[in-house]
Amino acid sequence: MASGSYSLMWFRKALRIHDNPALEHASRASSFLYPVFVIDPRYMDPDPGAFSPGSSRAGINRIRFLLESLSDLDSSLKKLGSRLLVLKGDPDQTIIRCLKEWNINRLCFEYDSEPYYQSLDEKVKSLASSAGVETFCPVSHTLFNPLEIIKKNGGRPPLTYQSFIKLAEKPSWESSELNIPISSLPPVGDVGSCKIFDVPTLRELGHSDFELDENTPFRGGESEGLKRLKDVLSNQDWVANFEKPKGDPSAFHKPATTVLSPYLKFGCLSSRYFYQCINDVYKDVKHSVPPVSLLGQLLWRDFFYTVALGTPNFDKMKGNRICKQIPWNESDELLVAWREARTGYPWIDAIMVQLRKWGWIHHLARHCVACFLTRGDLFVHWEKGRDVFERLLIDSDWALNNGNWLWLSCSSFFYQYNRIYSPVSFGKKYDPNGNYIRHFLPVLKDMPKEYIYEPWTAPLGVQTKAKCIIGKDYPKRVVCHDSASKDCRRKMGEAYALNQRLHGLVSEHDLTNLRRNLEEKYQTAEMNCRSKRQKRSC
DNA sequence: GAGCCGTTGTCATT
DNA sequence: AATGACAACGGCTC
Repeated sequence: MASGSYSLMWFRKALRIHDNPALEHASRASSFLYPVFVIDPRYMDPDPGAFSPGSSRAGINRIRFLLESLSDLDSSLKKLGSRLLVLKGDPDQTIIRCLKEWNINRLCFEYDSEPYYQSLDEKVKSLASSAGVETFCPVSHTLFNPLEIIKKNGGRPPLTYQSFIKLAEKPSWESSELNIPISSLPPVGDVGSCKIFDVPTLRELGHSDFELDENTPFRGGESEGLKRLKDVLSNQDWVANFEKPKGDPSAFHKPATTVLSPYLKFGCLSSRYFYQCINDVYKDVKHSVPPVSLLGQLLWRDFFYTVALGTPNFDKMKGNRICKQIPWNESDELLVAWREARTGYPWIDAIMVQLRKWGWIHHLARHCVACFLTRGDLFVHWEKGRDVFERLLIDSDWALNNGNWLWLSCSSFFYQYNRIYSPVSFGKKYDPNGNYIRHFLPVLKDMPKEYIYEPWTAPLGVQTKAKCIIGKDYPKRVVCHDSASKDCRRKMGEAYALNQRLHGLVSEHDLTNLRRNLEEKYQTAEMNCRSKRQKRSC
């Protein structure tokens, strides 16, 4: 053993023991194994200036989910004779310092295709290699290697799901045994002068003033993720017949989807292991197929990872070659109303409350509020909505979040901007009584079901009896959906025409001009509607 | 250049 | 529950 390697396993995602190739490699023929997680203060320290409790980058629910995942990882490592070494500081400097301090000759971490990690890992790898440290960075976060798919497609990512499926074919590891139990790990060596922490609590990080009335019901960690997976798999009929668009977005006591996304996001659950489990259920049973099936959802994830990696400025409108250039509103007033659940549309506001409290909302609920903010009603820039989701979601994932905002705003992938979700009727068809609204917007809990989706239409007597006066206890609508959505359709039409005319090469100047034109044309319409509504005092 | 396809719209009608 | 009108998009294949 004395001649074995000194290995450092750097955890970022892949917060798991099962199907973790980097961890397996790091523990093979090692005298000592140092399992490390670096807490970046920018990600974890409180930021009182942010619009919700949490750090400058993440809301409180996701920080908590991460801490729970780290605790669980630490206890799993301890069962195998090891432990998690938590350090604080700039990730690259901290890792480089550890390599020197501990005489590491092998550095292992999971490949990550996000831009943040692409540049961080480049730096760390080059410093490691100049110090003579071997690095091992396997692809294990996704089913496929996104770089290989892009290469196979001639250097550009496939832009449709079907072309992605054709290119991807079957994963190389499909019939390998991925979840081999580990019985023990090499010991952790001397840590020298490096300051090692236990996994901190939220309070130890300085987060103390977060609301306690209702937080996310989802606990982080590999153990929780595997337990949840087991629960999902125990209902084989449900797994086999799953069809994504058929789920009920208003179900919250028992969500209509798996809620495995936060576990996949942090790598508490291996997407590859999940894939194999689903395939096991599919064997000899009639089952749904991609894109709507459960397996299809994992393929969507890989699809977005691939497009995101192969598209410069994927997370922006400007300089993004697959993104339609659209003259979104520049006012922040409507954005804030949406973000703070004050649009006056109970279905939209209830979803935004659930997002803030739980850090998780159903996929179709995400569609409703994203469509409403952008092309459906408010015409606010998708990047601003993206930022809100990125902060508040416990499962927020760079590629998926940006990809879905591009999709829902009809900026890329999906272009049928006439299909707009109604902020009234969409929710009503699943939950006619408005139980979802009553739970997340208790101010409306006594509103009769006839009015709960459109409380501004309730007679004053009804509002009084329900102890909810519109304009006082609950806000008036920020826009009238009928006219606002019609304006949005026309604006999208004009923006699309401009993009087509200029072959996508729309300059800042072109966009400003169009914005000015559209404002002149449509401001009057919405103003008229607003004053009409004021006369009706709704 | 035409034709087909696209994970998940709404509303009215049957 | 299923259908068609609404009004009609871009990407891909041929």
